[in-house]
Amino acid sequence: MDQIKATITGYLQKVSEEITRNLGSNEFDYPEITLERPKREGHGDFSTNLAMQYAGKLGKKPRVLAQEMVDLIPEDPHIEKIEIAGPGFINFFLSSLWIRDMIDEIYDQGNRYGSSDLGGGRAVQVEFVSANPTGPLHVGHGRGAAVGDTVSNILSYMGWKVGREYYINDAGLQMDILGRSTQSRYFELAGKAEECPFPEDGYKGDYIYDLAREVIDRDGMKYLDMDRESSLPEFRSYASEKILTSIRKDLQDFGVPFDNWFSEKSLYEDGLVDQMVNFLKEKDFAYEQDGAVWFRATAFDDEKDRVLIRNNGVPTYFASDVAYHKNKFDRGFSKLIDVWGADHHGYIPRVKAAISSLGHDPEEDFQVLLIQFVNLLREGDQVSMSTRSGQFITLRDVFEEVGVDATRYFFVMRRSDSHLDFDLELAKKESTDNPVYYVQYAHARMCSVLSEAESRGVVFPDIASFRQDLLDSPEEKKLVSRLAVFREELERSSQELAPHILVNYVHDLAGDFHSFYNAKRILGEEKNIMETRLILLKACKTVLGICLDLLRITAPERM
RNA sequence: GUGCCUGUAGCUCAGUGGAUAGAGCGCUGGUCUCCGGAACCAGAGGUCGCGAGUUCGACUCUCGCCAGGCACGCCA
Repeated sequence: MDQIKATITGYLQKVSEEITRNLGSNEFDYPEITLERPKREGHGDFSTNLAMQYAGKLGKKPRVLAQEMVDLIPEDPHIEKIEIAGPGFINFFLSSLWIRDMIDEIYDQGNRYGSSDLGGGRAVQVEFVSANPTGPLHVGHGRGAAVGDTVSNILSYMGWKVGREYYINDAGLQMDILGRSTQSRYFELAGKAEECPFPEDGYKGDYIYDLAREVIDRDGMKYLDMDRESSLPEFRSYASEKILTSIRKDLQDFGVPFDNWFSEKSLYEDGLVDQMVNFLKEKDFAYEQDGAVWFRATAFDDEKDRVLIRNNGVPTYFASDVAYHKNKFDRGFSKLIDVWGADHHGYIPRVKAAISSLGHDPEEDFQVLLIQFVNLLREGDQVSMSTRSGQFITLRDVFEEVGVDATRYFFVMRRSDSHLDFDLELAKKESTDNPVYYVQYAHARMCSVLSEAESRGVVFPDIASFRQDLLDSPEEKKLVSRLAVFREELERSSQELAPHILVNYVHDLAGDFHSFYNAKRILGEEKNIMETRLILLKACKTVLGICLDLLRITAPERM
């Protein structure tokens, strides 16, 4: 399919040169030759709008010009016929030779089919989740985790060298508040609440009590008599380490691996923040004013300059973030992808500005994936979520209730920058309305036919038995052409960093298979037909399996 | 007030500047002597928020409105 596409493009290139040479015109811009895949069946396998592009410029009627073009295209066994249609489209109808080529390729490459060298082995870093270790991961983090993980898988399949990283925001004020919250609960459990009031903006979740209890179990009541400021670091580090451990566990159980956990604190300890500030100062991208150090963001399209070091000498979050991104590039990544909650979108211009100042291209070398909020529903009713009160449903709650497969599927089912309705009851349903099962069922069904064939003593046919001319029903044609677009959908998914494209594809593939299955029998048919359909089925199973594997959703053999 | 995102079927959402705008759910009606009915088929359902513009051609690009969301810190 790819080859014949290139061939046709080549023909059109020559046609284009010929047409313009005859007219002696070489003054205008040559339109790009695009071959697209028509949506409607009657419009062939490929279609080009070339005649329409040229018509206006040459002062000819599109359909007349189209005919002239068609006359210039040589005979080719892969092309069955060429038609002119509509306002001037040239439609190519392929002979079925390409189907055989595709099936061959799927068999040869197996579970690597569709992989490519698009990334050229370049190193890309995907930084995602990166939640403060101040509480359990919630549903929004889960969506970021699923999207980041899936994007990483896809990029890796497309020839990128992917580094998955979690940035631990373990420096700054939030850690203090966490420590104070735990400390206060400690005093409260000891019956001395009044001696250590709960911070106004403290973390109110029940898990803080658990942490405080654990401190009591470990260290007893010794902090009651200590100066509160000097015992604070104990609470702070105990709480954050404990929470980070549980975050790691959550992600592990959710099937999301990381190559590296990067501590914000380490940036300070290693002097990278200072180095970065000096670097910017030397380049005159940073300056002092009002006792603070500012980044000259306005020199790079941001609306205002940004503070790096406050006038009290404490660096801002932004400062460590700039140092962090500098460090990422210094580690050899040629491209950075940050996965953020959509509420951080206003932060993008200043980070892009920073990246420019560091000498990188903020459009090419850096990309932000914004993850919109998840609207959690139960039977259509919104599940109330309030972080402030500490009453919220955690990621773990969700995947333990509805299962990892369904949770992951739902999280990547929609464009990541649009709101997501996640109905817990729907995700649990083992029925037709649940898209996860729909896709998994297709896989189980394929396996079932193959094992049934085996138990009936059918020897799985050699690929040589494949007869593409026997696949003539609408259902079979549709299924075959769905297989044919796998590569381009995968490429699009990787280029747009959009897992939902792959999800839509796998859903369509499952649907086409179900239609085929219901319309045509496989086992018990005449030998040629049975063998051809078995080979087709196995090719479908391979592609479906690849999709599920990229989504890290189990491909059950029976369910 | 400024900036970003989103407005597509009753609901949730897809949609590469192309031809008659799609899917799932829901609704109505059908399909199992047969490889798994967690399936399939058919039908009804649309001023693609509104209005201009660019183009041979606009759901798609540009501008202006309208509506919703988010962000506008020496917070993270």
